[in-house]
Parts: sequence; structure tokens; C-alpha cells
Amino acid sequence: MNSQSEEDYLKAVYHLQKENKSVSTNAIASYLEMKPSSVSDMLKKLADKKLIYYKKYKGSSLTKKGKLIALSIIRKHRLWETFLVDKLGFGWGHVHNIAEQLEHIDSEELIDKLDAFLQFPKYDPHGDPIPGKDGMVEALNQKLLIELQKSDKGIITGVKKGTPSLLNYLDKEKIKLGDSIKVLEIREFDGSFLILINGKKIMLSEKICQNLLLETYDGNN
Amino acid sequence: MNSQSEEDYLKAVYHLQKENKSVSTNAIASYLEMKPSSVSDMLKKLADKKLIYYKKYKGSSLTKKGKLIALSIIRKHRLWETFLVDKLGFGWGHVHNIAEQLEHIDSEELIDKLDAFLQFPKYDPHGDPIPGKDGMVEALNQKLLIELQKSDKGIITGVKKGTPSLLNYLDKEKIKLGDSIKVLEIREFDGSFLILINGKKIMLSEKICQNLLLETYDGNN
DNA sequence: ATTTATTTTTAGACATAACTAAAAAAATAT
DNA sequence: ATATTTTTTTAGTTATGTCTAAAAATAAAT
Repeated sequence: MNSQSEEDYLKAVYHLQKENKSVSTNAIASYLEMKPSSVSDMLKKLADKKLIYYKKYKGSSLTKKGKLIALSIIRKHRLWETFLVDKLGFGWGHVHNIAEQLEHIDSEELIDKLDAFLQFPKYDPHGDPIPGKDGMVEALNQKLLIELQKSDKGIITGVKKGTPSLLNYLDKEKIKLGDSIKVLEIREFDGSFLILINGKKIMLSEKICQNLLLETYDGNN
Repeated sequence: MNSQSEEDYLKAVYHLQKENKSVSTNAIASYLEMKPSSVSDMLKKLADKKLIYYKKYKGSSLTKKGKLIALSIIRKHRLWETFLVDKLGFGWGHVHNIAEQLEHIDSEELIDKLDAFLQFPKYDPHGDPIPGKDGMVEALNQKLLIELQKSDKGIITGVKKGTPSLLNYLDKEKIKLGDSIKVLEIREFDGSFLILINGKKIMLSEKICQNLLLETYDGNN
């Protein structure tokens, strides 16, 4: 078994590690809001356990074993978030801290049963894919709204960064995950988008468009 | 905030403390499977926090503040057990260890919402009463089956001690919480009971009867 | 190519919560 | 009432996981 702290580090490396590049000690420290010296200590420990590759001064990256553990924590986190939103009625902006605790509960049987209870969801309330038992993650074809062209279509699958003020904004505009949208116009002056959503036209600022993730399907239908 | 460990000690004192009598250090140690020296240390700490009364060599008992915390942990434990059995389909013998972890999750909002989701249950799957938000526990009129007389009636509310083999036995006989029973005969030879349950007659040994708790109602109806 | 700045590691300190071994207090027995 | 046993506490050790301060390695700048 791994401690809660070890699990947090593995998760941090997973989230910071883009395309198998190694992650710097400072990056982990600032992600976890800890001092680099503390991170150094823990990296050594995780390397001893063969959960990360680690060369002094050269950063670290997950081993296969470490990645599987990170994914299992993320799986638990996202299943619990789904539970909190879908079953208990939490708003999607309020679940992160609680899921952060729940993800460390240790029981495979519990997670399997929770998964079934939720009817094997593929995505969590933020639109992030839920890794499978085997650690497989669906790589979905996500784009930011800002990347779309006029008359492109897509389905809202998530936000780039779940800041409360953004989530709030979306709630007020009644924009939900799974909503289909179509880009009607892009205003050159301020980069804002006029989109069609739920049969209504609404205007979104460039900043919003930089933060909305969509699953896009090739536009000719 | 109190640590997980502190919460476990408070719960232990609560469970061991009968009628406000003070609890010995050794009793707590054996309940928690720890050394008495460790318990001494922690008792001092909890006394400093005004969560227990503690006089050296004289045992300890909960203060009002400590009791409220203990009850809130027990409330969480029992609500989670209810969730695990009623919603996730766990057997009632398999939930304790998981609930032991879940009870330490810190979020008042979570527990309120869970309570509502479960429709404000009064009893957990073992028949133990779930303390209210205010720390009130319903004192119910429980008797052991062995104490009943011929033709007495009752509703099964729990077991004296939830040993797996007993829970298993009850599962196999399809005896569930909430089932109504009537005592048809008591066999003098071995003290076994013939009872009516769910329209069927079944025979229960004296040992089973010593461990089954019932809510009894005055028999003339 | 040195100097300067930044990043990372090491070394030592601290808090928590457990432990062992020994001392002290309380309870029991002779 | 004293001796013996049991219970409880104290004192000192250990492991985890954090920290600060200083040293070492790497990267950047002149």
C-alpha cells in the first residue's frame, strides 16, 4: 500500500507530465504547494519503490507501475465526483475538495460497486474521461471553442480549468456538459463568438472560448 | 480539526463508556489494538483539547464537546454503512472496514446531502440508531429474542454482535432487518425457538436467540 | 569562459503517532 | 500491613512527512 501523500505525488506527476517528458521538482512543488526539498525527499522514496524514474537534478517521470496507480486514483476521483454531482446534487464547482479526500479510500470492491451504481460513466461532471479498471483512458478529440471556425459544430465536454467563476458563468447561461453548439459568427473586433445552443443564440467572450472544451465531429452533417 | 487518530480514540471512549463511568486506559488500548503507553499519550492530548476528562491513573470519560464529536463520527459511519448496503448492494457483514475509512471524510455538506439521498434513515443496516445532526440518539426499546415469551411479537432491529458467521447464517435463512416475527414455541429441551417469520415457521437455536435484537411492541395486537 | 542566478539536493529540525523498557501508582493477596 | 501483581505513566526511540538553511549542480548572462 501507498500512503495518501505518495498517491498525491504520483497524481501530480501524472497531471504535469506531457508526452512522457520528465517533470521538474519545482513544478511538482508548486503544484502541490510544498517546498522543493520535501519533493526531493519523496521522489527518492518513490524511485526506491519503482513508481517513478528519477535521476538527481534531471526531473522525474512515472514508471508503468506508477502510472497505473496514478490512473487508479484519478479513476476514483472522477467516479466520486460523478456520484457527488449526479446522485447527491452538488454543483460541479463544489466537488473537487471532497473527491480529493474520497479518492484515497482503499477498497477495490467499493469502486467497482460505485461504478456499477453510476452505470459505468465514461466522463466525469467536468467532462474529463474516467479511466477504466485497467488504466485505459479514452483519448477524445477535444478542441477549445476558440479553435473552431464559423459553422463548425461540437458538443461541450468540459472546461480547460475549472475555476469557480467560470463554472458559475456557465451555470447562469445554462450551458451544460453534453450541449450541442454551432458557431454562427466570429466577431473580429473582440474575438467573441456568437453560437447556437439549445435553439438559442448567445454571445461568448474570447476568454470564455479559450476555456471551453468541445468534442468536435467533422462538420458536414 | 481533529486527526483521524484522535477521532478513533473519541469513538473508542464513547463505545466503551457505559452510563458515564470512566474508561480504563487498558480497555481503550485493547479496543484499538494499541499499547497502553500510546493511549496514555493520546489521552493527555485529548484532555488538553478539552475533549475528555482525564485524571492520571483514574481513567477517562468524554466531555460534552468530545461526545458530540464522537457522535458525529458515528453518524457518518452509520450513514455510510446504510449507503453501502442500500445503494451499492454490499452485504451487511462487509461494510464495516470501508465505513471505518469513510467516516473520517470531512465535509458537513456531504453528510447532509448523503442523509437526504438516503431519505433520512433512522437505523443503519445493523439496526443501530443513526445519531442526528445535533447528536441526539434515539433510545429504542430493544430486547434479545431469548428474552421473549411464547406468542410475543417483535421486529428484528439488529444483532448483539455482528460476527460474520452470524450474519451469514441470517442471510442464508433470509432473515432481514425489519422482518416481523412471532414466537410460536419455546422448546424446553435445548432452549430453541420456533418462530413465524415472513409466513414461514423456522427453528432458531438458543445461541442465535441470544444474539438477535428486536424492537418489541406490547403483544395484544 | 567566468560570473551570476536558478534549481535541486542535502543536512538537520520538528510534529505526529506509534513503539519498548523502566518507573511509579493502584489494586490484590498473603 | 507488607509484599506481590497489575495497571498506568514516563522516558526515550522510531518512522513519516513536512520544514528551513546551506551546499551543490545546472542554467543563464555578461
